Amino acid sequence: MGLTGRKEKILQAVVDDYIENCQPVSSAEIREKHLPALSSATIRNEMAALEEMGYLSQLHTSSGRVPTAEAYRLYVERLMPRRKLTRSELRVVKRYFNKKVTELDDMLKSTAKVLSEITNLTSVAYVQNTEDATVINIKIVRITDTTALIIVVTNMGVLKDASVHIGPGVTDEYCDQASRFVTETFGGHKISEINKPKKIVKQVKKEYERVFDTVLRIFKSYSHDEMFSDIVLEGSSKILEQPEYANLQKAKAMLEFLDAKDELVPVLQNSDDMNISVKIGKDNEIREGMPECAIVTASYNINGTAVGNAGVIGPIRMDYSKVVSVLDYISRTVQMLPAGESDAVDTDGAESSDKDDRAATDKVKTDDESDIR
Amino acid sequence: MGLTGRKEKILQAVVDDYIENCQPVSSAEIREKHLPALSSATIRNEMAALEEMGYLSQLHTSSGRVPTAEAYRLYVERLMPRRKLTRSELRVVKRYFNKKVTELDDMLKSTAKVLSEITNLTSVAYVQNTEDATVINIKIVRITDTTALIIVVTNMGVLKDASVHIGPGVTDEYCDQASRFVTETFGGHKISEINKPKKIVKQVKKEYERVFDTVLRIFKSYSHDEMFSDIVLEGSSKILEQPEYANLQKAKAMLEFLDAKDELVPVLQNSDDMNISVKIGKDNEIREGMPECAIVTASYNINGTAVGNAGVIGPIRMDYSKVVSVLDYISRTVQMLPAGESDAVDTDGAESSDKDDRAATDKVKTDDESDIR
DNA sequence: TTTAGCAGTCATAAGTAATGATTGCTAATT
DNA sequence: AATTAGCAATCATTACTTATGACTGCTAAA
Repeated sequence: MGLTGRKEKILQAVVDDYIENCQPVSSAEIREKHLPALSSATIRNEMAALEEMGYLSQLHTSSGRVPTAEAYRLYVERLMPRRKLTRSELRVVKRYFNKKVTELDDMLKSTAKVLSEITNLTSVAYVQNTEDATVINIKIVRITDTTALIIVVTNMGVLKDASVHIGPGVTDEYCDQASRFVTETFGGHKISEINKPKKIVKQVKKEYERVFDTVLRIFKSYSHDEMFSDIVLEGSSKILEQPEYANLQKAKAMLEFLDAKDELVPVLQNSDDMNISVKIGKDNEIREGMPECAIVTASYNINGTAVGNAGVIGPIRMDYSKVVSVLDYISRTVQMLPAGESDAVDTDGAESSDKDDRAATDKVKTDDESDIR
Repeated sequence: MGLTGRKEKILQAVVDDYIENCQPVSSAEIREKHLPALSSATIRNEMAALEEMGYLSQLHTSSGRVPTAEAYRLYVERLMPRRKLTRSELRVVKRYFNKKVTELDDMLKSTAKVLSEITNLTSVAYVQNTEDATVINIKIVRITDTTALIIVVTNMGVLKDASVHIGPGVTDEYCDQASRFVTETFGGHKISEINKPKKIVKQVKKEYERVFDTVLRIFKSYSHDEMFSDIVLEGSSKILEQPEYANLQKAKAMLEFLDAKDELVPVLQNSDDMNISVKIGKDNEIREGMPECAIVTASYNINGTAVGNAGVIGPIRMDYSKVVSVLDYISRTVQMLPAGESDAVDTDGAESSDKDDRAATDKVKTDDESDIR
């Protein structure tokens, strides 16, 4: 005995309304705004049934009803309207992706900023495990008389570089030789492999020792535990705009959670190859003390390989419809940017439209396991 | 008729007490905890005088008294105890500065983290206006068949690098030539100079156009307005631990202020060459909507040149004694780190000691203009 | 000068009552 | 059999009132 069409309509109305107003919604309200054909009593009965089924709940006997996490999952999966971006939203996206030099780093920042600005939620963007990258080449460039810069080139692009102090008399020749030496040693290997303690043959010629150590240290800095990750957070203050965090306790919990950037990564991880993932509920995934919230993330690719994730974090009651649309659009935009360059963005495929063209979405997948207690 | 010794003692007691408890302090309390020799009535009289002089204020007739911003300034300047770091604090500092690759970037992060962890306040660290840097050399390194990396070397170190997509068939020779060309064009000039619109001779050979544009874009990204600055914030959630921001309104104002990282920079700017600066009050410096707070910053140098600032932001009632000590110690520690390297930290000159050895401080300077209005 | 003592002030907490939104249930209606 | 009107019951929220108690300022004595 699943959801009849009418129950579905009512549930959808409740969720829509609650997302908008963050107020328990009453039968009368539904009738007025969404289903004037029915009487409030009928709606009341249906709502009681929906409550029985676990989709709605009420705080006390005489309050309106509020959607449960389960209801939101259903909503995201089947009920929510699929929107296209409005003209002004598109404008914001263009503004951000047009002007900056699109180094990976800046792209992260831009992505996070746009997301936060448009959705009015806290957003995150980060580059995912670079430990899987394979070393192609290591360049060493003389900078001053005593220092050189080390550049690690991998199949995933240029990783962070670091400068070494080598001592007086650094010549271009020395750099070239050192370069060749370390490239020979590490070239073709995955970073994770190199980081395995016993792997490396410690037959280093004395004169390259310094360089060698630094290179190792660079690799180390990409290992999981060290992951002082390149994670960008934007709009953490936005969290306080959400009524569900009006309570100082909750606000604090949430902000602390966001502050611990490193520990945030696993939660954002976009489990499978789904483009967009929606996680709803308390104790999302692994994290223990995680405050009740919802996390919507999109993984994005550059040149075919998955490089990172971006997403938003907010209360369970968030405008999924908008968030998913924006995330989807931005992830497509980013993928179209030629790597390491900054030409104008010309993606389209979205036009001003506030119509509700509801449709079953096939792209979005909800995490069903995520709500277990 | 300045402050008599006794008035000073009482004021100091009030500030100390208020910093600790964040409760209006009463005459009786002062008597019990700090000056048992006097009666509460005497203290009451003195406090009335201090109020008259503008150092104390009370919320209503029958409440205890609270220090004014003026009192804090005096406190920082003359009254506060000069502490040394405790052993556990030293341990935290060492932990952070020992292990990381000390690229400027990581150093910023470490500094901010330590500061926040020890002081339990929100901390900030950033690299200051690189626009003043003079270009020494521009290196272009071939990365793949189609892209190259551009490295700008200045007297302040290596600035951000960016990759250019040049097109198929990038050779080392081409890079060398391009390198020489752009170095010739920009070498010896300040970045701010280069950024002046009309300055550049637009006689660029066709084949270097791409490189040339990218280099210009790099410089642009260091200009004041573009300043997507490399500013690191840590522990923004700490702000909510402070009772003065228990009010959601204020908390939000503060967090928004912190969120707008770019606009934060001018406020943090350490006006003159003072090592440590303390700014207290509302409408600190330029910023308009700035919430009431105090900002303590230290500028730090590497190889003799000022490279950045680090500091903490918190309520006016903060533990200045601790903050100043920590900031001073860390700034000294950082300066001892060889630039671009990561050897063990061995700074000392601080030992466990919780004694109050008060002394007039000569290093600290307060900003007297900051409280106008 | 210092101090004891007391009246006056005012924020905070606690307790009480009124309000009103909304439901569940029952009985009438379609 | 499904829908609806009507009404009593529930309970958060708000406003109002009163009590409590922490301080101070002031006066007069030490």
